[in-house]
Amino acid sequence: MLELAPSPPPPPTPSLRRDLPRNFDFSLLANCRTVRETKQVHALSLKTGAFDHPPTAAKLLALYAGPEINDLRYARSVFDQIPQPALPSWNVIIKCCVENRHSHDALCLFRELVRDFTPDGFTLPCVIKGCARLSAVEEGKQIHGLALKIGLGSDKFVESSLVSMYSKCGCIASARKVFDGMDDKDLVCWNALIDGYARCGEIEQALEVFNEMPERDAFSWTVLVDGLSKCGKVEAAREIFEKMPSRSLVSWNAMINGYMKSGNFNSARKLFEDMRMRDLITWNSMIAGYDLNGRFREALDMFNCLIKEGFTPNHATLVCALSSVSGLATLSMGSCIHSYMVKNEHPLDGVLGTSLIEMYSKCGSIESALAIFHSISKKKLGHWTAIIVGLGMHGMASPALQLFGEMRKAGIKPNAITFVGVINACNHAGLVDHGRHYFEMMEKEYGIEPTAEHYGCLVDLLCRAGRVKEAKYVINTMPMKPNKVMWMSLLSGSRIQGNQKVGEYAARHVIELAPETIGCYIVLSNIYAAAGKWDKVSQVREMMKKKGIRKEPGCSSIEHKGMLHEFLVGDKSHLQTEQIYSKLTEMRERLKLAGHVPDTSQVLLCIEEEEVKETELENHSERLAIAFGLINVNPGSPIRIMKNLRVCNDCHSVTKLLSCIYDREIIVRDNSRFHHFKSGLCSCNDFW
DNA sequence: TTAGGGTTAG
Repeated sequence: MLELAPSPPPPPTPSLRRDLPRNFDFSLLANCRTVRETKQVHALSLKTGAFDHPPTAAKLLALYAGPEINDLRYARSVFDQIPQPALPSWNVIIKCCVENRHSHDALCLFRELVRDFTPDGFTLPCVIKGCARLSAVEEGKQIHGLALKIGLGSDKFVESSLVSMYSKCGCIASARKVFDGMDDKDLVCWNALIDGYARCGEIEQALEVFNEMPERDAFSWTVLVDGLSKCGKVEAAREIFEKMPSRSLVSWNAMINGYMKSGNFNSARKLFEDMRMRDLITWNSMIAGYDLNGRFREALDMFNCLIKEGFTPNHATLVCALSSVSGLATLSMGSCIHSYMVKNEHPLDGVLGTSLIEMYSKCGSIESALAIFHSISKKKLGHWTAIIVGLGMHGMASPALQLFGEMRKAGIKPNAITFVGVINACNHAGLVDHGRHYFEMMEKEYGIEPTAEHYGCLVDLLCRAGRVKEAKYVINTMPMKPNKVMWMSLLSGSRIQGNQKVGEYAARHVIELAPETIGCYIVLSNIYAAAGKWDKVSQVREMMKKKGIRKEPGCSSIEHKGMLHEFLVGDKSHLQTEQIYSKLTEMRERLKLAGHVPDTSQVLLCIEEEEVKETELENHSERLAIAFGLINVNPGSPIRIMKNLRVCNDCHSVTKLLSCIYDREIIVRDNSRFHHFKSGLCSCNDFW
């Protein structure tokens, strides 16, 4: 008989469970309330070896991830140091990722988790919420399948999160199916369904479900208020808001947000002022709303008030504030926010890094934008795109294209916006063939279908180079209807080439699409004037008069000592007006000595006499801003100006001369790009 | 010894 060999004793499993060291008091953890306290106990746990005791590490993780501290970075670093985390610790870190908008990380963690564990009823709602945040409906469906497989298909927490996930992903029918199959319908799933109907604009259905509910609490009313205002029915939302039996802070916030998004700033402001208590979301809704609607100054005023009232801005606040700074080009305000971010250790490896790069390039400091870009170790697509767009705006095509090459080498796949940046960079430098090359690369190598914006770039690229016939061919053969911008490009291109026929053709289309476009009449009349067709010039003038079209007043601004100074054409409202106008006189004399002859060809046609035209040029808003800068900005510092319109030819040559005469760097942001004037030259090489 | 779903900003 064959004797079986006795099975060898199992190898000793290395025990992870260590006893708590005597010199560490576990109850310390129970008393931690702040990050500071938690960090102290954390340090002690590392020093005494208590961190190796799994309950200690788990508790530390829960503290960092919990609602009071909620610091994903610390939570993640603790989690990563736990050798074999138990399922609850996985659940904690996954939830923390989702709450902090790192749902992609949450899904990656989940994939790791299922290798060793069967997820439980705590895990699934968190990952399903993560899918909802990412609109990852396919992944959501897979997890739905998994839930059914492991017997969690009728867990009411899982079911509610599925209703919510399908609703948020626009699959309202699937949401309804899960809802209808639920045995135990509590308030949460009813609310999720109302939210779902409201989100897809099915207001009637949302109201029907609301009325069918066995009971309603404040939460359900808020869902409805938010849903209605998000569908643009802000007045209906207000009616519900007024009818609510009790209003929570969230309902006030939802109402304010609804008003702000619809541009009803007064009503929002009124509610904001009537509130007894405000939280950071209240402030963020106001700031985001102003920023979104181009009311940058009000957004920044709000931001300053928020700081004054002792609130701590978060990631969302900073993103909006930086965007408004970019809108106004107030560099010193932007630098202040940047310093604040550094001091408070806000990481730049996400959207904030992108916002900062964008802010510095839009405020004219491409050097700072580059410095931020290079300081980010894990560069993501957004960072690359922001710097490429920024360099393009500053006319720095070759570094932009070089970085684009580096980005591709690093294995980062450009998206449609990156290509807009790349082609635009070519536009501003006149690199026609490069631009075409990248336009083709987009579809061939990356399968990105060009949008109207890309075609617009291509048309602009060809037109600026005077290749009007090719541009016209593109317009006539592209798969979408040409828009106003493309026709305007073609019109400008025709002027460069002196092609009256194509010019008239393009102008006709602009007038058809947007008859209020002032630039169209001006360029057209310039084409006629250049050909000496004065009767046509007066016809255009008559047409403008009849349509009551007026020129948008030129406005230039300059920031000095934290204040924004704005100048309109011929403005005399500034406190330093007297000094500014005597500076203008001095500038005129020095320009004359330098041999400057005013180029009056672009002055609006209604002005007849040469002398009046010249005066009009001299009072252009950017000249007033330059005069202000020469008086007030420290010698040696660049003068930074922002203008709402395109810089005119005469101002362009004058600014070049002034940079030489006064030995000053002058940086001008116009409505499409930057000009760096230095030693008599401009970075755009007179190509803009 | 740790933990779950529904509303407000981004």
